[in-house]
Amino acid sequence: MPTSLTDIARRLDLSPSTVSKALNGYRDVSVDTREMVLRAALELDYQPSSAARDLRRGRTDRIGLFLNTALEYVVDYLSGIIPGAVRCSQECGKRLLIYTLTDNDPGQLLQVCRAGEIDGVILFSTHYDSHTIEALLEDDFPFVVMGRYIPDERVSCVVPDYYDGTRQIMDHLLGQGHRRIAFMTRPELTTANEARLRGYLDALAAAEIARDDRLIVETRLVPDSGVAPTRRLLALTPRPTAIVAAHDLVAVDVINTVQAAGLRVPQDVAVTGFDGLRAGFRTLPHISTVQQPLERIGERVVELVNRQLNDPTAPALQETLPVQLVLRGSA
Amino acid sequence: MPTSLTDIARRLDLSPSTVSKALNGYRDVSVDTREMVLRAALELDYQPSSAARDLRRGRTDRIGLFLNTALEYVVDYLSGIIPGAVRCSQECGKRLLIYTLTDNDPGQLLQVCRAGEIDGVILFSTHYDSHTIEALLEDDFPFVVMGRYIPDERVSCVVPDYYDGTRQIMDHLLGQGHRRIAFMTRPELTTANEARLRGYLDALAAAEIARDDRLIVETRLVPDSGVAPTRRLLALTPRPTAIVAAHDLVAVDVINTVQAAGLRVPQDVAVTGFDGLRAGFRTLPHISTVQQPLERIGERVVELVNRQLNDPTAPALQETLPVQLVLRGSA
DNA sequence: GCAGGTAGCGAAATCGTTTTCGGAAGCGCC
DNA sequence: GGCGCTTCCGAAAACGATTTCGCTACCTGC
Repeated sequence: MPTSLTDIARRLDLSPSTVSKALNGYRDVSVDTREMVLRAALELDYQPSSAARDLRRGRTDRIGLFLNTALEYVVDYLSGIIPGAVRCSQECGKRLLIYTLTDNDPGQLLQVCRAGEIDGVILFSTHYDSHTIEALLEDDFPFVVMGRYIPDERVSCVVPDYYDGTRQIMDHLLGQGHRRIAFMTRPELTTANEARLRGYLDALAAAEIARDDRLIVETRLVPDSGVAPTRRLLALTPRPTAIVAAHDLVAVDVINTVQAAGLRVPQDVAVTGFDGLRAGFRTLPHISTVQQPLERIGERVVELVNRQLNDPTAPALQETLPVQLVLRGSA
Repeated sequence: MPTSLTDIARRLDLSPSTVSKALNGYRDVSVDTREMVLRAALELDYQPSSAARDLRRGRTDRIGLFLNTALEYVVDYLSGIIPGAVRCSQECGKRLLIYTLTDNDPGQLLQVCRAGEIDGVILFSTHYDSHTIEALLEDDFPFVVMGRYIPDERVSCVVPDYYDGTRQIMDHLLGQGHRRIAFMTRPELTTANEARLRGYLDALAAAEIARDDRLIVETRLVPDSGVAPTRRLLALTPRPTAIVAAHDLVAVDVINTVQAAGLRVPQDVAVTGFDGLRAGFRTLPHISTVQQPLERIGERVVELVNRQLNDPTAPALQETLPVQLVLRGSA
């Protein structure tokens, strides 16, 4: 129903080839013809059919990113990533698309890739299952993993420096004289969580403070998940003077719980987060946290996909991006 | 590069037509042939080229939703909408896609629609500019507006009942004996904000309480936007005993500010939000708010798009969905 | 045996582009 | 005038699916 290239051709008594070339900036079209075509295209609100164009060119100039239904966490993170990713894909002449998965079924990701709806894909969050990665590798389909290190030299990934971030937090707290520092970890056995725990333990060791397992607690990323663990920590004697949360969202719970117990943040208990999400501004005081370079991650991840698109033989890159402690009041 | 339908045809010594028919459940294919084809398709990881299929069929079975870069607010709202929208689109045999706009340029929305990348589109947030709507109407392109009422009988929209929600809040507060109730509005002149303000004023009038303009303040949706207005409200004498925030995110600021001033929520100052976003769980006490039926909105919006797809002559529908006050502690 | 019906398959057109290739016209130059 | 070179344009072949239509067998019933 919308106007097609042949419509324009008929109207101007030209061949479709010429019209196409005029629109695509080929040099073997006279200036007059080109102008005629462009004017007609504008008048008719012509927009090339993406299906036809994609089919013929064998590519779509689209990059996909799949949203799983664990939106709780993902969405805050994404909103930090997106501006960088969008800007970068625009510069590369691509468009960034976000797909929604029904039932969290990673098979759909493969379907979309194999159907040629997108040229490349960004994997993150729960889409790391090794079967998907293996299949993408086998198909030679360009992809980059975001936020998690994959121990396979064939896969590109972009991760923040979890270890160093935790060391920065610990050095700050230790520098402030804290000696009883609680650490909240997460139950998943990921390289990220492992790196954070290692940062915590190494820092303690460097400061010659004995590890106290009562100060190491688990929290999950669901609402209020930080409340109960915090209460338990506050009940300890001696009470910890600082709590290193696994995540900003958890830190919000921690701060609220500490304050509800009649204690002051940071005077009585210092609290730190991780990631640097917007949630960190939703408490008073705001959360001192390790800021991930979210925009930069978004940029790099798209750049790496684009790199694979331009040169399929390029070796995979595994990048660790520096993070930075930002002190906003809670520690 | 991926296996195509003709690959399967050659391998089985069949014609492409037969293979296509076998895969699409046509009845003029023998059971044996069908099984052969299905097996081969599975073995070869066959996935039909979406470009070719879309081109031929003239539709994509995709519905688009555009993300503007005002992510701050949008993202929390979206994460509530998405589950319902995804479920419903799946039931309709469609897929929901989220597009990212560069530069917030609504022209891109029209481009995508005209290019036939999607069959229908959901408009929300800042994509309401009348030019876009006018163009979509002219193209007969299916679309539904979400979250804002558009005074045009040709456009379908789904909105929560802002007026009634505010009345519910006010009735609750008045019932608790509050007489000095502050109201936070937003600067944009939308039907939503107007409906809320009307709800506030009508409730006051019904309770025979005189309007006091010092109690009506403006807040915008940026971090900390609620802090300064709250301080001003708390400095009034007599102090308001309740604050009706324009939005959950603002209510978070309000609660934090009230508590930082050494006052208790809700005993000294009751606070209410609006929308029922996850942010409402990030304070202690949690926020009493007007819960929008987010999942339901997502569902209905997709259903209405689908309705237009199935019957292009169907009249537009303008739906107001009921909202519900949920008391979580802050009021 | 023959008409009519059905089951199973393939040929070919089609969707709207892009891109290669060749051809016609015009020009300059010897 | 002939040769080569540009400039501009069109014909036609793709891309990979869907869908219509017709054809061949075979079967059924008389």
